[in-house]
Amino acid sequence: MQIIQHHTERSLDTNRGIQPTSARLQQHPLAALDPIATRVRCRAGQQIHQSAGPADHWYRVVSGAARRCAFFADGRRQIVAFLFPGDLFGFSSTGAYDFWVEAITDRTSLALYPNAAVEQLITSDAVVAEELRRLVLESLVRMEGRLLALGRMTALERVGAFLLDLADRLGPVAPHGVTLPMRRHDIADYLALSGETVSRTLTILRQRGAIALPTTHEVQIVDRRALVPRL
Amino acid sequence: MQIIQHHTERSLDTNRGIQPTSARLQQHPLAALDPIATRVRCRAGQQIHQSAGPADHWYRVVSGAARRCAFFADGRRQIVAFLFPGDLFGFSSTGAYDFWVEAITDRTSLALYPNAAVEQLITSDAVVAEELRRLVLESLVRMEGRLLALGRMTALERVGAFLLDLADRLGPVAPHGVTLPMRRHDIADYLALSGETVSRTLTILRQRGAIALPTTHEVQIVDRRALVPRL
DNA sequence: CGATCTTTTGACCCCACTCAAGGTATGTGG
DNA sequence: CCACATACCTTGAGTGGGGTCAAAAGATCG
Repeated sequence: MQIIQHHTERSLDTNRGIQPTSARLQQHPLAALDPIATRVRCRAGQQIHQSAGPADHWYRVVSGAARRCAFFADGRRQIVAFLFPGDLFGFSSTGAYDFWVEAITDRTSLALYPNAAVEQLITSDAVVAEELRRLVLESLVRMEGRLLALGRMTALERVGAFLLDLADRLGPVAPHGVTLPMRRHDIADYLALSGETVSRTLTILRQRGAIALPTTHEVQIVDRRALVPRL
Repeated sequence: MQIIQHHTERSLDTNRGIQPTSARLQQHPLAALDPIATRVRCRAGQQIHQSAGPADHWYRVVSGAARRCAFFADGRRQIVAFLFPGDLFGFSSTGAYDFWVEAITDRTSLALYPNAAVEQLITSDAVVAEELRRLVLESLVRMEGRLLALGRMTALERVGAFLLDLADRLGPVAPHGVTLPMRRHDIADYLALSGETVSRTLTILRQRGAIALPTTHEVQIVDRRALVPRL
C-alpha cells in the first residue's frame, strides 16, 4: 500500500482569502500541526517505528524513502508499502502483525504528529477531515491494486506495473527515468518475488527494449505499453 | 444480468422519533438514512453493482452474501472481498479496474444509500463520521492482512487463515462450525489459488485432523492451532 | 431420474524459488 | 589512490509448489 500520493493540484484553490485551511493544504493535510511536530532523521536501514499496538503518532515522510514491512516468525518478509516524501503513515497500525517501518536511504527525515492532536484537528477542521478521508480511501484503492498484482500477475507484469507506478510517483516531471532508492531484495519483498527473479525480470525487460538500465538503480522507461498488463 | 426486483420497501423502523446518534449506531452507521434507503433483492450469481467510475451509492448487505471481483482482460479473476450482512461497500469504487459485485446466495438483499445523503450525514453527524472512519481503517487493516496472505503464505496457510477468518466473521456464536456460502472456485479466486488446489488443501487439512467436512459446504474447525501460520 | 453444475482426485507441467558461483558497486584503511 | 573487504547484483542449474488438463464422483434441480 502506498499510503498517500499527495495531489497538490487538488488544493490549488483560487479563493485564497477566506479559507486558511485550503491554503495550508497546498503543503499537506497536517500542516496546521507543524509547529508542534517532531522531526526525526534516519540513516539507511534504521528502524523508524515498530507497531506493537495502536500508534501514538502520525508520521509524514519529509525526505528520503522508507519501507513498511511485516515479518513472519520464520523470516518471510512482505513489504506492505514504500513511503516517499509527502506520504503519511501510522494511522493504520494495529497490533495484529509485526509491522516495522525502516528508512531506505540515508538522510531520510520524518515529521511526527501526536495522535491526539491529529484527532482533535480532524474533529475541528472539516477541510482537513475531508482531505484525510480522501487520502485513506485512496490508499484503500491502491491496496486493491496491489491485491490484484500479488494475486494474479506474473513476475513480468508485477515488475512492469511497479516501475510504472514508481515513475508516476517519483518522477512526474521526467516520467521516463526513475532512480530506485531500494535494493532488489526490497522490490522482491514488495512484489512477493525473490530477489533473483526481480533481477532476471529486469534483464528480460531490458533485452526486450521495454526499459534501459544506465546504472543499477536508474531505470528509463522506453516502451511504456510493454510494461502494462492489459486489464 | 440485471437487478430484477427493485421494490423500494421503506425500512420498517419502529422508532421514528428523534434519537441520539449512539442509539442509532446500535444498528449500523447509516441507520439514520434507512428511511430513504432503497432495498434490493438478488439471486445467486446476479450482478449487484459494476463500478465504472465513482459509485453513486453506498451499499449495505442486509442478508445473504456477495463477492467483489476484479477481472483481467484475459479472464483472470481476483475476488477482492467477500461481503456478509452488515458489511458496507461502494465507497472505494474508483474506475481504475473493472470491479463487479455479485450475489453469492439466493435471497441476498441489500440497502442502497444515495452518495450525496451519506456525505451530508458525514459532515453533519460527528459520531457517524467517526464510526465510518473506523470502518474504513478496519478494512485497510484487513487488506494488509490479505496482502500478507497472497504475498507470502502457502496454499495450506491461506486456506487455514481463510477458514479461521470466516469462522470469526460468520459464527461468533458457534466458532467451530461454518457454512461456506461460496463455491470452491470463489475461495480460490479469493486466495489467489486454483479451485483444484483449494479442494486438495481442504482434503489435506481433513486428513490431518485440523477440520471436518460434514457436507461439502460445512466446515468444522477441530484443531484451531493447526490452521494458524505462526507470525 | 436424467441433465447440469460442482467437487474431487490423478497425471503432468511450468513459473518462480533455492542454491551456488561469479561479477559489480560501495566503503574503509593504509 | 589503491588494496581489500563487504555488501549487492546477476546469471546458471536444478527443484518444487501450485497450475493445467482430464476424468470420475457428488451435488442440485427441473
